[in-house]
Amino acid sequence: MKKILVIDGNSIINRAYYGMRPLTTKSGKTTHAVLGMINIISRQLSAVKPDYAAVAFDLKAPTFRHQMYDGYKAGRHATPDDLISQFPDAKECLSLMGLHILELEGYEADDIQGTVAKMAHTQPDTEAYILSGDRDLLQLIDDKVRVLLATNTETKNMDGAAFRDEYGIDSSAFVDMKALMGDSSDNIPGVAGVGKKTAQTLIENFGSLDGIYENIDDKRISKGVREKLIRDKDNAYLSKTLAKICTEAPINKSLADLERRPVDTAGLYRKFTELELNSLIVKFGLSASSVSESENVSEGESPLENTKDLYTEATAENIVKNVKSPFSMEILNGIVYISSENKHFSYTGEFYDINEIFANAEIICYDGKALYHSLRKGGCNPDNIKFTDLLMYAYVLNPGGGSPTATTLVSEFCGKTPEANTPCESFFTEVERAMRAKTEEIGVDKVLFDIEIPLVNLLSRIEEAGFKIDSEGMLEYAKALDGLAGELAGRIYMLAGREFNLNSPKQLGEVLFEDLGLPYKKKNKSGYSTDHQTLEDLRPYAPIIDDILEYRQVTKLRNTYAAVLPTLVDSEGRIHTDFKQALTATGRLSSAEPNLQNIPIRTKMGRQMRKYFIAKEGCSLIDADYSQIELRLLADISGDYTMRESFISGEDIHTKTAAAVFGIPESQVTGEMRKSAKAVNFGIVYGIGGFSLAKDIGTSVAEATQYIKSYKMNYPDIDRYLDQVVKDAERDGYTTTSFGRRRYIPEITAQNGNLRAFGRRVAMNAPIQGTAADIMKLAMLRVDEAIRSEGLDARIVMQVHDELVIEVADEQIERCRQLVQREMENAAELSVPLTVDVTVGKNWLEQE
DNA sequence: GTTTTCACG
DNA sequence: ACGTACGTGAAAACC
Repeated sequence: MKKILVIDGNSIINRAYYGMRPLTTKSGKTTHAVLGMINIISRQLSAVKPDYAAVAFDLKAPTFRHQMYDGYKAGRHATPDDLISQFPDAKECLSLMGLHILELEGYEADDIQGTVAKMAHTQPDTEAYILSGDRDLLQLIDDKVRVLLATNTETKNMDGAAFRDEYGIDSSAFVDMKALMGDSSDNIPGVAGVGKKTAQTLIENFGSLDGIYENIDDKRISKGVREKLIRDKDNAYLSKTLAKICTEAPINKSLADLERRPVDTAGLYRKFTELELNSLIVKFGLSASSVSESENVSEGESPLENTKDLYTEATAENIVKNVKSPFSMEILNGIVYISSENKHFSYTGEFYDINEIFANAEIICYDGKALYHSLRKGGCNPDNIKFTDLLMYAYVLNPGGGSPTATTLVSEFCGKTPEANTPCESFFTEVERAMRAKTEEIGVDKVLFDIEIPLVNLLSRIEEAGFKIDSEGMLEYAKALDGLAGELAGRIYMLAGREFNLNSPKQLGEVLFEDLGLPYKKKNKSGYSTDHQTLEDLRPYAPIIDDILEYRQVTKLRNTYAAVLPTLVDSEGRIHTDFKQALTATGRLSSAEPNLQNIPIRTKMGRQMRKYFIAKEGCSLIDADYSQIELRLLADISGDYTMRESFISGEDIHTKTAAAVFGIPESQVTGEMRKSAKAVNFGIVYGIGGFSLAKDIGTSVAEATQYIKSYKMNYPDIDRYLDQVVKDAERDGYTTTSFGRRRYIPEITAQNGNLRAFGRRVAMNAPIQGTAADIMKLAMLRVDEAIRSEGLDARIVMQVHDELVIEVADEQIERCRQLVQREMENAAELSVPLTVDVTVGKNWLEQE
């Protein structure tokens, strides 16, 4: 099968421009639209692997069909200058990537795409993919043409079936539907008074515009709608012409002309270098050597010397004699690379043999936690080393930016591009200088030097300590769960009348909604939704539902926890997580392989799992968690008088909120009301809307909206604060925590309304969640420091966002308990009490 | 590799 | 008219 990929250049570049944080070259030229566009397109190129590829652009000249505007084009905004200026660069890059650029006087990009896509029909065994963010293109879908619809977060592969699923009509009727509904943003009038619902029903019944007017007297058309249809008949047909994309534009190209060309690596390297898009150089695997000799690099950077030739293979003796602190260090494929001043060594021996150089050394590295692990494993004590971790620099500079590799940092911060898979620590000193200047410039140096960098060593020790589990107990529990799952499955198959794969949502959906004929509400792209909420709603209809819900819970517990964790223990029966310190956009840690931050607690059955998380012989577990830290921070940061008073007086905050929101005395607050108030308190930090709150607490949207309104009336400063934080984020493009940690929110200026709304919710949440994360990290450092200076036999074994678990020798429980509470409560000074609940037990479940 | 579901704060 | 709460990780099915 041959494949054609035809790309909506205008739509994609606009999406990239508005969806990303602005980026400029040193000389001030904006480049992020080019970057974003290439990222989107290259992803699809590797997914589709087209044989033919073209990118269509609009020419500026106005056309007869003045619509198809994706929200960003004429009628609303003029294209900004710094986007216009990126078009030539974008086209040049795309061309160098082997794609054909198509533009045509008097025709829009859509028409060109339609024309190229339909070429699939002139050729046997050929299909076309259209890449666009514009839903109007969906009308081109047929059996040989599909649309890759770029939305906020993903690219949806829409073929005929997917279209029918989403719209309930055939793609061929899309234009007819639009002709009825109209589209104000595209200046398509439609039929006045007919919206989506009516249009859809009409199309479902009659198939097309013609079908409707041929059956205008049909009794399925209500009187009112009939009048509207007759009155606006001309408009309807005009709208159809306006909405229809032309598929016969005179582009004067055959399919063979659009064959994908090889990538011009030398040209692309030059162009990316010019645009300072170093991440793309890395992504495309380009390097100076891709520029051929004859072409020579005239100005700018010299091509990088082959770093392999830089290094002297050194003995331990040699290293000890020549390496002086500070030095840079990197481990690649088991080889240690060290650069100090202008000397570069590679070393394949044991760490233990070069122990001396680590005493009180100053080391610049990338991913210090991994290095701590290697050094300890290799017999060195790295606790007195002063580590500087470039990964942490990168994280505080842009926590949402993923983890750039060491090579990426080198190219970003010293403009040199080492070849992939070669050591680059010889540049670390220079990189560190540049990055430190940047952290100071934007004020994230405190978070970096007071929190993240010291935390690297602590996390490495927590990971190495591990959490002891009772493997036998857990495996027994797994067995019991297994038996229960078998029983439940048997009952379910009996009730269903047949056996099927219970773990397949697809098959389960078929059984429930087709075999058993239960009423369904939600659908997802591959069938019926069978998620928890859906099943919960179905409980009254059939006893099978209870069994399915229980089966789900039981198998989840077994397959994710009980049967898995015991396979991960070391010789001491302990399991070791990997804390990702540079992953979350807010500043929290995350835990992986295994994730010990999501051990069940909310249900009775799940909670039992915690019984098998234990303290070692002669020790106990102290569990200390911050009480409502996020809500307290909201009270503190917003300065809201009422909420602060609630916390200061130490009363139950949810009951207080319920009384305030419902306008009744606290004594009259019912359990149900408190529950709703709690949901509002939680939701408000996330920028909740009435719709979601209603879903959460099971009321009407109107009622939920009223609660939110009343909440904001009662806590006016919270309302004002949330408003302000959004405004600040719109102005600055980022939010900050109380400790200066930033989160960039490019979405907040997006043209796309949903994306922008998402940005606003993120802006409301990030400072609160992020400040809580900062405080917890400081608390961990304080607790660890206090344990060590008091010489206690105790260690932190887990952190779960607002909770710390400490393993302590039985005879030191009381001292340690007080220490932990003191250090956590004093980790930050707020205008409300910061309280910590501490419990002790032999396992994670039975705590008192 | 992506989708769906579900575990946690 | 559209979509609908923030931040995560893992297992299993399915493509």
